[in-house]
Amino acid sequence: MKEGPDIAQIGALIGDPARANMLTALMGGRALTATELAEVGGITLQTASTHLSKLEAGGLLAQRKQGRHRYFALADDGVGKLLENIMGFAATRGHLRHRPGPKEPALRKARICYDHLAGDYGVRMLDSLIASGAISALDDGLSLTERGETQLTSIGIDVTGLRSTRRPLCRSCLDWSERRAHLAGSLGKALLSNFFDKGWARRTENSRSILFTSEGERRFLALFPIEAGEMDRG
Amino acid sequence: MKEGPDIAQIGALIGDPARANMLTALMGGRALTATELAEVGGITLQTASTHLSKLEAGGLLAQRKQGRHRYFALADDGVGKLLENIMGFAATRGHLRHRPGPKEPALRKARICYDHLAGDYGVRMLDSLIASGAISALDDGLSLTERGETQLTSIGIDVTGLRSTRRPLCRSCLDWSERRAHLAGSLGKALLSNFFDKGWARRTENSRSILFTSEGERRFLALFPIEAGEMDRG
DNA sequence: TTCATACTTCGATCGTAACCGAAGCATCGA
DNA sequence: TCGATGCTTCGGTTACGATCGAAGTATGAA
Repeated sequence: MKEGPDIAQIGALIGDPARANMLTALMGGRALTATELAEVGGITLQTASTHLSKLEAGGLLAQRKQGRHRYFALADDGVGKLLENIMGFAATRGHLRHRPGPKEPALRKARICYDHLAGDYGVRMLDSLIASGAISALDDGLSLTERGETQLTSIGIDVTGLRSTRRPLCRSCLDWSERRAHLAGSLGKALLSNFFDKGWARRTENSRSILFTSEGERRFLALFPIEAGEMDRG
Repeated sequence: MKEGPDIAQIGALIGDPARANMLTALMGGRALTATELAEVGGITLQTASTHLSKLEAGGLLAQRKQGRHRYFALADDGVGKLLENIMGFAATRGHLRHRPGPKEPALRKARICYDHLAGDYGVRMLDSLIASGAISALDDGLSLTERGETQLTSIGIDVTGLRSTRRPLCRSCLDWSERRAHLAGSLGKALLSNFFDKGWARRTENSRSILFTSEGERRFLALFPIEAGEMDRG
């Protein structure tokens, strides 16, 4: 009976609403202090502290002391990947947190998914990259083509540099709002950074949603066009 | 704050030890009755019944009435995939259920992972298929080559039939014991069925481990050889 | 030093959910 | 029709863990 890894432990860690809120907030990619996390969890600092030590002991979080602050972040992108996975699953089963506030549409349009672009725009970007032959989609997984390498290098992505890292270049990640894949992996991360660097978009303070400038949006849509007849997919 | 899918709900569902045990048992792929699941969960039938309704309401399980029995199974292979994912993660964080009984080595050697082969043998099989050029591994994902299609058809796999199903042919799945990928997807399932059909191996009653006959083991190892110098990977 | 801020630890309370005994319902075989 | 089996529902108990107030520790600023 007692076989294999214990899924109950991490299930329980993620299963508490306060902890889940904190983890979701940390999916934004930046490190947050205990006080900030207490806020997003809707609990006092003491309680948050207890939760955070549990999450750290469980290997989900890593902390970094900086002066009298303690910054918490997801332990590594394995954790991000896991949470994305669960989110994707939760979305397919209709487990939505029922407070669809005004930010919900913005979140569906474009948001950060740990370190890459997700939402309508994320899905569109991947679709377009596949349609243009920059990325080829196989049974399960994505691969950058030579043509794609040329194209992305021309817009300022250091593809050869990315290739030298351990992290996979292309990964697909199921988008919970669109229920279709968007691009993750080091390439996904680099593309989003590229948009930030160019001033096309910026993060929001208290949300995972990404705001495009009107100019940035125009350029983004021009760079990743959707072919006619492709609108009805999915 | 209240953004996106609720990971807490499924976290909580998986987070209870009794439920986690039942789900793990169902990873074996076959449907089990409420009574059997109560047994593996180490709880009474009443309690199990409550748990099972929660899991069903949460979309993790599906039940099928058959006479006065009620068979429970994972709702679909999305659930299996999710659980595998969490197991893989749990294994990397050292969350092992500490009762490494006598079955543990058998489990590491060969076990069923929802519907396909996992463990040392599962990893070996994929390695061998990649080495022989039957499957090509890309940044993230696997793809069956023409050569592979020929090879697998010759041992009795209906590849064209599998292609017609909705389910992806090749998927990689992180093996928690080996910490490397093995083959999932409809092809992974078909291969394991093939071994069963040929009498090379069989399932065990109360465990996810797979027992090879000595003849079956010999043939399996011959069919999926490991090239010299490849032993030290991983 | 002294005070303020950021956080942790302690101790106690409280709510929820896991749990089981008992009773109820459904299906099957005789 | 009757009893046996498989499972669910009900009711009450219990235990665990989330929660917070209060006190304690660490860092920085004055």
